[in-house]
Amino acid sequence: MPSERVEQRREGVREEIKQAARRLMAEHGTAGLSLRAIAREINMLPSGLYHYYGSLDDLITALIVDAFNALADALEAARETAAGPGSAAQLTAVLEAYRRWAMTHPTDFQLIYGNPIPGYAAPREITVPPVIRGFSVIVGLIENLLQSGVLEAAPPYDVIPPEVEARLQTLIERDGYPVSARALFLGVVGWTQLHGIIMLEMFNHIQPVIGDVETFYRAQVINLLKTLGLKTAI
Amino acid sequence: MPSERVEQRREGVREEIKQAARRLMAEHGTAGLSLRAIAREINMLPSGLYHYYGSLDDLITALIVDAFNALADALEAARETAAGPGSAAQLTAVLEAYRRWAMTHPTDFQLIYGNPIPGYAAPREITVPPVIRGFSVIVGLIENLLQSGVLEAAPPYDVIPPEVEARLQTLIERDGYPVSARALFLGVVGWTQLHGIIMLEMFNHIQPVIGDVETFYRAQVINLLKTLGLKTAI
DNA sequence: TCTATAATTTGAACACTGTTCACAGTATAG
DNA sequence: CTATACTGTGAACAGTGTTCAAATTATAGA
Repeated sequence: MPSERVEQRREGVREEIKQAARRLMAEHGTAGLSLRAIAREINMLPSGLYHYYGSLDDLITALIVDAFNALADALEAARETAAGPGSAAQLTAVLEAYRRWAMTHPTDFQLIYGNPIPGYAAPREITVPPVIRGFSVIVGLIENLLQSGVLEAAPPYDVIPPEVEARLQTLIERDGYPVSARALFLGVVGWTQLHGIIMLEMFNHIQPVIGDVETFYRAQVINLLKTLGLKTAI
Repeated sequence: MPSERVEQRREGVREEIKQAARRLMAEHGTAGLSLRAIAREINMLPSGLYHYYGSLDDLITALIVDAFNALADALEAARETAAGPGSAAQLTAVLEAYRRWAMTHPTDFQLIYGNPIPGYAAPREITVPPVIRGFSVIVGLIENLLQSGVLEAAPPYDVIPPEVEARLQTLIERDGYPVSARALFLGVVGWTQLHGIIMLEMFNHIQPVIGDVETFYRAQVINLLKTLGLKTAI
């Protein structure tokens, strides 16, 4: 029977552990994520950490959940500060925030969208919800644009492969998402396209070819919205 | 002064080491890449391996170069076996081979396009050439389609950001690539778009949403070529 | 306030990891 | 046949995640 007070302190130490972990990751990359190094950082013995996290994997999972939520926060913030609610500018702001967050938090991004720790596989039932949170920001804006008519799915993105549409429909009904299959589809299309650029930039595969990745990315965001069927200019 | 005969045997052992490494990776993921495990596998002491590879990183680099070349082989093979040289079907075949190779060689793919080993960073001067080899297959086909008029860059992909075009032009001249900046640009656009899908599929981020990733990917390949400005139907 | 109980920290141990180095054995070349 | 270069050995070092009993500390109830 853990009392209120005890539980609060436990949570405090857990936070301290995570902060030390993030500090080490920022310095030495995802390679710096060592249980013993964390213990050293906060003046504890390695074994002591096991009272707060069952294993290093559990700690990583906690960091991943935090990272997904931080990304979602960044996307939501971009949506709020962007000019004109319901405008396409809001969507471009969010899509650009996606890359900006990735580039300013490379280790966190690798943690969630790469496979940075050998032997570790994230438990989906824990990590999926915060993923949805971030993705919902994009899909929500697309849904708005579709409903206001600013966006009208244009060929070839106006047709959804039947197998895919069925799955999306199931997902929407099962989890009660307030969006259309169309918005979800366009969201996935956009997400995958831009994610590829970020992933290649992150590991330095595209910069040597394209040079200025930022301009390329911005251009691709606009090209994406145009091909998806945006009616207004950006 | 290493003689012919000696060098040949060295190369044989090096191959044996790499094969053991690939076997372990296939079984235990990139996590299985342990110098000591490899040594065990081929009945050697860990220290013995240092006569063939200066360090684990050197071995990883060798595996990466092999993987990039294997990927390039797969793309070239897809190009050769596809019906109708110079046709768009050839390009779709190659683009689909890209994903197929990734999915049938997940550890190799993670090795080259992720950052699977903590603390390891690939030396670009060694890894870039085989990257170019694979990429050239795609860009070469695009160049063909552009010249034969089957592909005519359509809005919005008919304009190249000036900063990007300048860089591409420099690259073409410096390395003597027999392609246009336009082909290179469209190649990068397509590459990044599809790479995003593969990357998200690899780490199981997209399958839960979209269900049948294969159909989604095939649809996106076709959508890509259409938006890039393909004149003929697929 | 004192005590019984729960929470926390300790320290040692185990089985791993990559890497270095002097040494012994083996094959090669002159 | 011998001197030399090559190859593998074995021990050691510093690091890793993890487990467990013991010791310490803090909490809660009387």
